[in-house]
Amino acid sequence: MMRTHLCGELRQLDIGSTASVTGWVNKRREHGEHLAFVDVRDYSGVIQCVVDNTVDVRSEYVVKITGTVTQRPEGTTNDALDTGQVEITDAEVEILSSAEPPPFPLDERANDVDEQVRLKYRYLDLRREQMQKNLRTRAKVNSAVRTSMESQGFIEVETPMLMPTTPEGAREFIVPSRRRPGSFFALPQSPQLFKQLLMVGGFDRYYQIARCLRDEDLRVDRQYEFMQLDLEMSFAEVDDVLGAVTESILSVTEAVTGTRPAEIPQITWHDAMNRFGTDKPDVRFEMELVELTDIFADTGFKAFGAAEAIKGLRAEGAAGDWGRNKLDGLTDFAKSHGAKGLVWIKVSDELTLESPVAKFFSDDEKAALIDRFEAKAGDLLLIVADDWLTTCEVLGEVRNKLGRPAVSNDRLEYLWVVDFPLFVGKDKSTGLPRPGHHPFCHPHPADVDKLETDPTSVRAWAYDLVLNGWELGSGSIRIHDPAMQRKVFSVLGIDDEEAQKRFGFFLTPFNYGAPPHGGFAYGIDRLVAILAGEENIREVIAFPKPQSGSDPMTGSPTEIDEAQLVELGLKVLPPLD
RNA sequence: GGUCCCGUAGUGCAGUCUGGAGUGCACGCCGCCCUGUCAAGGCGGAGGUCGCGAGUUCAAAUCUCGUCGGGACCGCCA
Repeated sequence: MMRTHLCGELRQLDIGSTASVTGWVNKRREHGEHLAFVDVRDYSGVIQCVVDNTVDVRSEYVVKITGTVTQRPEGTTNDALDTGQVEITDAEVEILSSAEPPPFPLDERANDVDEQVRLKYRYLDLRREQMQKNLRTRAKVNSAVRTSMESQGFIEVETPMLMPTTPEGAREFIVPSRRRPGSFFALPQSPQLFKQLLMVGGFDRYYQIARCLRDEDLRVDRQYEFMQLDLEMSFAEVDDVLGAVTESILSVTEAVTGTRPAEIPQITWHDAMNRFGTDKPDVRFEMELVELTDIFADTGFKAFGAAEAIKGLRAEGAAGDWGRNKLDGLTDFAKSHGAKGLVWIKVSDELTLESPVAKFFSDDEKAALIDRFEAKAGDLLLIVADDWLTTCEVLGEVRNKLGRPAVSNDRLEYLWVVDFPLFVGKDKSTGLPRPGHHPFCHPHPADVDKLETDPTSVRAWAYDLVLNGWELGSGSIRIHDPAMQRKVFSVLGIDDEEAQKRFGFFLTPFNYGAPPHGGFAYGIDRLVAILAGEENIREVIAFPKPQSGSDPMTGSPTEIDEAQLVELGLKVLPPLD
């Protein structure tokens, strides 16, 4: 037997017993010819061992230490350690592996180390308490997801990683076929198509903790490959899906935090945009957009006169923090997000409005502004005038910039955003509407008659789950009726022939009796990151890739042998300029 | 494809604006001392392609240009 105890579990109850522990040397403290303290660490914690100083063990040596669990002498206990009341004495040390000094400190200070270095030696980084904690939180989430889904009658089904390319949506990773040179598989952006076919196949309720791959640029919250809880259910309406996902996410949260959050509130997409300027509102702080359009209905101020929508934000007491330079910067920020400009107003002690454009406002308009904003002395007011969507979106960005709290697990504010529009914007080249979610998303039945006449006003049976301003996931009720699918395709400018060519394998099954169904998927990495209080999903992934997409530990992606290329029928072209 | 920021010892940094010998600091590492420490302490030591390449200059970590690597964001992510 290698060990009798884990390092972190020894307590006063164990005093007197002989214990063997194994692990890494966390720290050695020398005190003379025949006394040294060696802290041994495993995943459970640290235990102090008293050894003869002639024993040559150094940081990160792997050791087995056998000795007597002993009460520490009075005055030498350590409350910072769970095991701080005891120590292992009369210790016999067996070196299982020696070790070179680690290239960076394996304690909290590693948080300041260049991430490239941490990733190059990820196997050392993973020894750190924080990474151990994060990945164990992740395991807990995965386990709780399975428990919750199983208890709700969902069954786990794996879907292929090798599938045909589907040109819609995210750029795909492509895998060459050896047996058919010149032909390629694609790795799934999501199991979307397969899970719907499982519904046609009669499985009723499916789930999978699925790996998804997208060849798009990486971000703090985006990796090439990421994990989703993917689910789909037959004979389900919007509320059924929301209910199942809510049950899942709340019980997962409870499993990690010990507390079950309150039921998740819902907001419509339109209200979310109108009040928070984004489809993923962070409702941990207020600062809602204020409607001003009516105030300036007959204004003489040209910049406002022609605008479809005028809205503002009140930054309470912020006037003093914003000098001219910072306000210019904020204006540039607003412009970079599509605004034509940003009007700022400081509210003075006498409730007069100080602003470069104040002279263009009538007294009535000024009074109405103060009234509408409920403005107080020292407030900073920010106003954008543009088309409705731009106005909302710009102020949404400004709102986040001004008030959004840091990533934190102190407060978890889940939010359902429902009634997304079926189409968002227009394709630049064709002028046709573009699907907001995906082209298999069911239109809201009340709006179906507007599909051809006013497509952009059609709502979808589509919904997002938001946590603290992060989009955790999205889903929809799908189209199960081929006639409805044709109708939506036709709005998108896809005729039968084109549809057959692009989605044939997926559409044919719907001619054989498809149940009404809908589903959802939420990102495990993002959920774990927030629950762990990390603002970067790389901190909750064992072996992530940096933003460059190249792995400093393995060196991937790598070139391949000429022979491999030949076998696959591939030829590498020089890079494009 | 674009914008901004970073690159000096194993790690984290100062030095760069205003050019003058790698003068450095902390941790780590190596050696010695040390019997109750726990970020132990004391003494000593080793450790540098200042990312790389050009240019300007009597002289470049420092200024200029280019390039590589990394990060945050925009585009992109149905």
